[in-house]
Amino acid sequence: MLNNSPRVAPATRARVEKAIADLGYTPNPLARSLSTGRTDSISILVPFFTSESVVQRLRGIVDVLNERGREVVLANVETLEQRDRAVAAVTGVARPSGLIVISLPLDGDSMVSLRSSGVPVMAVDVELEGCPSITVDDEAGGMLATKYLIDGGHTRIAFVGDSEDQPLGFASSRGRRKGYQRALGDAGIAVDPELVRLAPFGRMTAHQITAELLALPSPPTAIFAASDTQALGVIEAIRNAGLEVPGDISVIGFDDIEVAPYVGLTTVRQPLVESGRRAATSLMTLVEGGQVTSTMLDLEVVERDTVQRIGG
Amino acid sequence: MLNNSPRVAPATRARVEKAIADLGYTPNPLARSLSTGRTDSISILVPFFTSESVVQRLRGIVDVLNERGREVVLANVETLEQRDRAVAAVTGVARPSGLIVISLPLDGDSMVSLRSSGVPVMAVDVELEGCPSITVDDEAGGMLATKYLIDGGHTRIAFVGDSEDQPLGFASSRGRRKGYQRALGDAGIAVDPELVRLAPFGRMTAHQITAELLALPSPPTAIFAASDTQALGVIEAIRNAGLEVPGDISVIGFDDIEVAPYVGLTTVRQPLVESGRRAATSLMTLVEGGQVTSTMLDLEVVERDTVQRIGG
DNA sequence: ATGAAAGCGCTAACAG
DNA sequence: CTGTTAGCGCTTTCAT
Repeated sequence: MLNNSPRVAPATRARVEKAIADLGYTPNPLARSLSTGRTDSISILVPFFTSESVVQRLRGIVDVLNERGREVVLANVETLEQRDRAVAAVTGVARPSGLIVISLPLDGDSMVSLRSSGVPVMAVDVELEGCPSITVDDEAGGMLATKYLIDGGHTRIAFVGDSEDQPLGFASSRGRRKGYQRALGDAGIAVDPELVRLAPFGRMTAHQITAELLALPSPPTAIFAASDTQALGVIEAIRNAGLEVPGDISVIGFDDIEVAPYVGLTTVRQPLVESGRRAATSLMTLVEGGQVTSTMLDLEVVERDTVQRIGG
Repeated sequence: MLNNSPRVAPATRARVEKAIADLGYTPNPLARSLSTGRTDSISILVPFFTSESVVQRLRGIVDVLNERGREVVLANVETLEQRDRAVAAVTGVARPSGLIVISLPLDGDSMVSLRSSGVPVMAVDVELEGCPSITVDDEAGGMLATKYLIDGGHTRIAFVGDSEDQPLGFASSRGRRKGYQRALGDAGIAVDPELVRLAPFGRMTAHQITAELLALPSPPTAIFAASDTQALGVIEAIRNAGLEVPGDISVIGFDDIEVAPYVGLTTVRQPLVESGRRAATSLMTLVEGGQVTSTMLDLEVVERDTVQRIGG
């Protein structure tokens, strides 16, 4: 009756509400939860330490969830074990009202658990079977970046991205690589497998594989990094080798994280904070029983100082 | 009895534990919480969007808390209302096992509520009456930075920091300003009040007050910013005015956030992630009934490219 | 349309 | 030292 049941006389409702106000009554969420098996909070699954972009998305999410008075439970997922524990927590006896998954591919078992738990799920920067998501078109983004390089007169273009076999890796790198290859193909440039280098996400790892690229008999004149964080590592490696950016080698990143302007990094911008805001907003309509569709956010190249146009 | 009461015969314990294992029994945290009025989770109060440094500390905290299997509830506090709601949530019927407050000064009322709730509290980057804290010596840090500038031959040194009258502002700026003034005094340099500029935390605001500084009849030759984020704004403003860093004006920051190396920012480094790790670890011993004392982390100047030594 | 009562699964107080 | 029982405060089902 306290829960807005429609089958209650207005008079009674008024009487009760007066009493509520008079007594300063506040419902006990714990008791409700014990009874219903569900919490008022929203859980977020994050591959937290991996990326600045994740933090930005998180900002957007926490922003709107706090606005709506929702408790935010943060679960950091860096290992398979952590993932399973997080999923167990979400599907267990203290289910949250909803779940947001950031940049984290989930396995079939996890998805089955989630689905049968009935907890509404929103995915951000990742596609989850049967869940609405907020993403960007990574392949289109990869093409955008690569074309930008090609238009600049580059033909020997390398790709530095994430390993594609890691269960917890960023899935977006794969799409960007595809876009890279497609743009190359469209331009009639042969894809040299030697120029595609993959490593677990991180600045350091990107640094390392870039060094390999530079040691090639015929090194690239431009590098497309699957993320700005990786682009940072790429630039370090180039400078470490005594080469200049963009004088000797051009670099384009992806994301447009906060540091990008300071480094003068040319990159493909995606609305990071906005993706979080959208995801949170959509999740709330899901929680309230509404319908939500997946949406793709826009991408654009931000021209700065790490790409040089060379004589075509 | 299921809670490790010491008053139980080993035989019985073994029997019960076998049953537990056999039945795949898992305790229901919700029921426990309803009964005890306390949750297993740890709450974190963050002035979230204000600063990169806060995110770093958060990384450290989430890292150890997840390791220990603790649920982390994140509360963003940007307004007085949010602060009060957050405190109410923590002291209310669903009390967490512990609370960590990052960089957020709390008023007397909040502290009284917290104390009477009995929830253990750890403070990070802020002093909270009666709570152990992980901090740095801001005044010493301010002296360190200012002395570094003085040693470089500067005498006309400005300070760009946070407004000190804002209830939710960063408290650390005040200490750093004091250190700045003390170092100046120690060096026999008169403190020119015109050179001390305060504004609400942020890059933009720092940018603005720096512009004022530059418009002075006799502008400073060096600026000490209370944080790296602000230092970034300071540098922007200087370059915007057609001046060079450090050619025309030197800049030193505070924190050593991730972007600092990319910008070549000379700064006073404090161990951000470590502060979070320590706070979380200490909180856990507090939660387990242990004793904890406040600790101060070390500070050091990281020399990079934004400070120029001038002819003394 | 409204009220009464039976859990939800645990803790804590109390009897044995 | 162990077994029993009465709540915790809500939701939900079943009478009225």
